[in-house]
Amino acid sequence: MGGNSAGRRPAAPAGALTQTGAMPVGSAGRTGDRSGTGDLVVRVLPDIAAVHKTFDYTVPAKWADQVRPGARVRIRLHGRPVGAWVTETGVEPPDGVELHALSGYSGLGPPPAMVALARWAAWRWAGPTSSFLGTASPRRNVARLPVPPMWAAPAERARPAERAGLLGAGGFVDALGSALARTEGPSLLRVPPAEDLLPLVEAVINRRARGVLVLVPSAGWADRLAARLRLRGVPVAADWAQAAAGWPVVVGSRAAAFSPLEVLSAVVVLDAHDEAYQEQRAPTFNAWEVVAERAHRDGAPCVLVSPCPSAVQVQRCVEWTPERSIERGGWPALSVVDLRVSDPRTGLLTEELTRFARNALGGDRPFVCVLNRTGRAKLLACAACGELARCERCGRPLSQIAERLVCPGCGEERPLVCAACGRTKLKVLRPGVSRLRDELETLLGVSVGEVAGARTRGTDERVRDEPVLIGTEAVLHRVRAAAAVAFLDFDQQLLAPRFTAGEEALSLLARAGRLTGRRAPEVGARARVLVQTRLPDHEVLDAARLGDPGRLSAHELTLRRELALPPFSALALATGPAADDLSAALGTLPGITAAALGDERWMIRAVDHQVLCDALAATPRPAGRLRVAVDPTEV
DNA sequence: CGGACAAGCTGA
DNA sequence: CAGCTTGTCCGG
Repeated sequence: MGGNSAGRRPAAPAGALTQTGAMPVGSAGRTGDRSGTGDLVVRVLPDIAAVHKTFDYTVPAKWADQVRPGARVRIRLHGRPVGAWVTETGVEPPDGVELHALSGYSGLGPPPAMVALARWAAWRWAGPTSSFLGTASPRRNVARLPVPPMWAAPAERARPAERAGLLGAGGFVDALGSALARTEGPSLLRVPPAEDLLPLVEAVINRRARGVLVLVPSAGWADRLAARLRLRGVPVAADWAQAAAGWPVVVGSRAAAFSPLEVLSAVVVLDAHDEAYQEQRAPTFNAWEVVAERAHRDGAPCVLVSPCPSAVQVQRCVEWTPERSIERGGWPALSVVDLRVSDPRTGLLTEELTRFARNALGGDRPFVCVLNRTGRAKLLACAACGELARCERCGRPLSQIAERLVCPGCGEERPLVCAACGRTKLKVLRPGVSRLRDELETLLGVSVGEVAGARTRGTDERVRDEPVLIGTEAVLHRVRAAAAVAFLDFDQQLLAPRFTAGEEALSLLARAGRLTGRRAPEVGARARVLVQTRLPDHEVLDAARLGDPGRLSAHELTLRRELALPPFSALALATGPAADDLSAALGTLPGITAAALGDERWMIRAVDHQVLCDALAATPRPAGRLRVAVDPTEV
């Protein structure tokens, strides 16, 4: 084998570093007639997605000081000029290979430890190492680093603010102290949605002084948080070069998980449950999982902060929860409208909604209506009593096939009968979406703005000043504050065809709570969040009503254990023409099962990521188009 | 990825 | 059998 590592990693334990022996260069017995035997030889990975192999090159003396692992270089490969990263130095090349010299030095790249982290991520998400090194690299070449500013964190005595507000209440200072003392794995602080998280971030920075990485879900949030910290005198890196140079604090979104800090002293992930941490394109890495691994490698604490952590996070972390009354007070008061018993002629514009909206109008904050129109899954409800047809085993909406009700998730079947009243006439619910804006305008007598647009792109773009806004859940990302928020048809969220539908639904309610602010302390104060549903007793609504997300986590974990879903298994979704071949090869391996979901769609399941990712790494990719998404949430 | 080369198909 | 397409291999 020599040291000639192939791009596809052999089965290796998670977190393993590459262990190619760095033997002394210049040992005797090698063929090839390079001038002298003391030449520096480096191994490089080309910046070409489809090339997974590494290659060895000699280093011209003028670049000898620059080429450390991570450095960006130019090579000629097959006669073509391409970019590449140095992955190892002091390499003993295999016999009989004529080495070429590097053709250029482009500039600084990710620190050496990031090369190992990129290899780990490539294993964990079954993607090319080069794509992670790309994420970890500067957009434009960086020749030299700036000199970081002198900065000392304020001494303990000079932090009176920490004893007030969030940190002063509910034992957060102690919980934070404990979380920062843990380096064995990620910790989780459950902080209700209405809390301002700046004091918490500042407290971490004050205790660590440097090497602090803060992740937030969106670029806009990152900009605002960085600006607030700078106003308070904290030097926050403004670009890749400053992060690499050792600025004390780096704030960023998903991609910042690969920010070039040499060594971490602490990581904080705000709103750690947010789906934005998950990259949608393959390799589908998740930023909080990347920084948890990274912190572990650096012996640093990793603190996830969330009002409604995911079941996977609850299972993975040591969790600190605030006192019940504190947490409950940080969730919005919730009003639930049971659509099964509301007047069918009013549709989604119920009397309760109208009253709720009128109460919210007149202030300087908008009234926000959320309607998930993307829900293509049609729902069946009893024509007589309005009960939704749901699977008794896994809770998902049933579809009608011939004269049977069938669960598309788990395959459970039952006759075409309402589970509540026993009648056999079911109707298809199809929310009338197009006219809703106009109807709302007529009903309320004020102008209603419609917010369209993808949820992921331009999420922080501001919207026009309208007293009422209506849109998909994207509307919750477009406003900074709201007088009240109404979810017109929450069943679309609760029953979305994803096993994470419940926790995502709760995260929407948390987001609404952040926009409207905390529950008013007076008894009988008006609700600020309204939910219309045919499932008023759903565990998501229970959790939100009580301001106790732990109830949902417990429920989710029980259900997922029964159904062998994450965190009690590891999944990968293979799609494309070559998916059949891949799943056929994987299905024969011990501990792996492959289930067909439809044409060219396969769900690969294993007991854990070690088994799943080892199998994916050990199985050669079949020819043809293929997408592998590790940790899919659909199905 | 993109070039090199080999094996397969077509036409007269 | 030239002339072309399609597939597989490989790069230091």
